Amino acid sequence: MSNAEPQLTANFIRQMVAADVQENKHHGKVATRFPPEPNGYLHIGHAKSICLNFGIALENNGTCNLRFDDTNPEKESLEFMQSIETDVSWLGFAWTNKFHASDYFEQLYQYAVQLIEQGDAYIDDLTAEQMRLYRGTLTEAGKDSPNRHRPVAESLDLFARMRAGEFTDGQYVLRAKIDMASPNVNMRDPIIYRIRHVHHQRTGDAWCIYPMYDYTHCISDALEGITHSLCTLEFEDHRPLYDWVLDKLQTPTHPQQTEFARLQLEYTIVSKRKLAQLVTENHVNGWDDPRMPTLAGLRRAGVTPAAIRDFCERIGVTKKDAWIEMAVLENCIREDLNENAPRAMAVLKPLRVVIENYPADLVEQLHIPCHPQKPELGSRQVNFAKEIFIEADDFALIPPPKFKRLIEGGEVRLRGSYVIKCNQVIQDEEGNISELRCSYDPNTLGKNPEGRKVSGVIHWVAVADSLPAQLRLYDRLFCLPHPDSEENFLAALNPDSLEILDDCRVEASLATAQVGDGFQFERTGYFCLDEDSNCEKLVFNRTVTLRDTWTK
RNA sequence: UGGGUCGUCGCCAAGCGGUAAGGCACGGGGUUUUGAUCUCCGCAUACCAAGGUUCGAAUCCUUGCGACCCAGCCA
Repeated sequence: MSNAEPQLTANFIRQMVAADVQENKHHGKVATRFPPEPNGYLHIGHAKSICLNFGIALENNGTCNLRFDDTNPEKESLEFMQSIETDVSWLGFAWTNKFHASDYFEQLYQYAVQLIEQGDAYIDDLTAEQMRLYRGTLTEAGKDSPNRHRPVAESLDLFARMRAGEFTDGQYVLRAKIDMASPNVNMRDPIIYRIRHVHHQRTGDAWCIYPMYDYTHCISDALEGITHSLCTLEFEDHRPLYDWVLDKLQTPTHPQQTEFARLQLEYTIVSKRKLAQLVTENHVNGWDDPRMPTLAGLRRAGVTPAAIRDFCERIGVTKKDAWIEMAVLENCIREDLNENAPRAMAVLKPLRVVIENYPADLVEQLHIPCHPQKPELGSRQVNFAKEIFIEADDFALIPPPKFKRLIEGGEVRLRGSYVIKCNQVIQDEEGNISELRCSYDPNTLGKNPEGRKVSGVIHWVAVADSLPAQLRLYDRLFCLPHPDSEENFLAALNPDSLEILDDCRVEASLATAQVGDGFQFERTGYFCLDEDSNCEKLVFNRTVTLRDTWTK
């Protein structure tokens, strides 16, 4: 890829890290981590976090671990873990170490024992419902559980028996003993362990008690020597708990948690639960449907890792709730593809053109540059013959104002080829245009015609050697900018998010395209060869349209 | 009514007491065998509001207003 990585602009996290390095905090080391829960596919929102965490590490010669936050086996799976590794790698990042929160289950358990011994945690047997009542509300303090002062020895015994599997799910929990009157509800004796007789994707049946996120995350960070623990805004209220646990445990290191705003992209959603719903209810064709904001979906659509990285840099990192317009992402995609995608011609809705003054037995081998601004990319062979297809939309019987394509009696340039003139329009009984009879000017190959100006240029393919193809025209998945705030986000689904064109014709040079290869089909958009292609038919997904200032 | 945050151009975003970067979008001109690209020009006397401090405030203080998050044995 020839494009340089984006210009880095200042953001508060970069500045904080730079200041820490300057002050030799953590001995000048920078260690971050990307900690996804393997309960779904990664999406564009994760890309922001990935670019931030790996980026900060890279910029400071630091390290960045991939850590699966796998403390809730009921929702997690190996399939998701695999997809996450694939996607992070595809985005262009290499983790220093790969860890799992489950790697720390034994240490987490021992730390919990320590907490109990210190009198900082206790076993409670309140039901979930009772617990909720005791917790109070946002404006009223909670009240102490009757078990809050259970003797240490008793809690220790109960905790060991929880681990041993003596109890049923929900029968007991381990709670941190903090402050039931805290204005921060997260500090009202939060649960740190619960009983779940569930098979874990990695630890199997070794455990029937699983640690909660708040308790696990900070210790995992500390054990890995993370210096900067970056997470999203909704965890701001959890930071006091993060710090409380590490302070009580006197861990060797105490990472600094810093929160930033999660990505909100217009006309899409980044809620894993809702993305999963789109998949399971078949509103899309899987997690990698090109309309999905998942990395797998973007990849299949033909979006490049560089475009996503550029996007993540451009949107910035702040603590402000911000909505990013889809145009920003599209611009990043176009900018990268314009620079790097070879050009080709594809006719979406073919209209047969017979060039009457062109010899029937002649086939000219034209060579058209793969990129108009980059001759070094070479050229491809495109054959010209008596019968060609042009885009039905490029001809108009009754042209709209300023139409500069083909009209009856008018002239137009065939891209990379000759200027043709339309002499006759053949229509069927119903008035449909079935064919155009044209003539070409032999003196216009590679040069302008004499004595007149032809401003229109249209794409074409030869009938004989063009290839049949299916083009999938994707559009935004939702027709409302903030589908997530709708009472029913499914109602905001765009009914026209996919248009399948089955009778397209593409130039012969595309026969050797590989799955995933991206092209600019001149004048129609950027496309990517899909894995559904077979020897009978090529399948291309539209990544994004070309900018269009005419139809506006 | 508790706690935690945030408010700079239509959308992002720099700015960190010395007189409003940049990107996207938008409008206009030029080049062009893609109505693409490229290129040139325009686009906040103004920083949520009102007071105050200061020679000087988007930056400091005060008071309002608005928005977002938190009461899972989810993360």
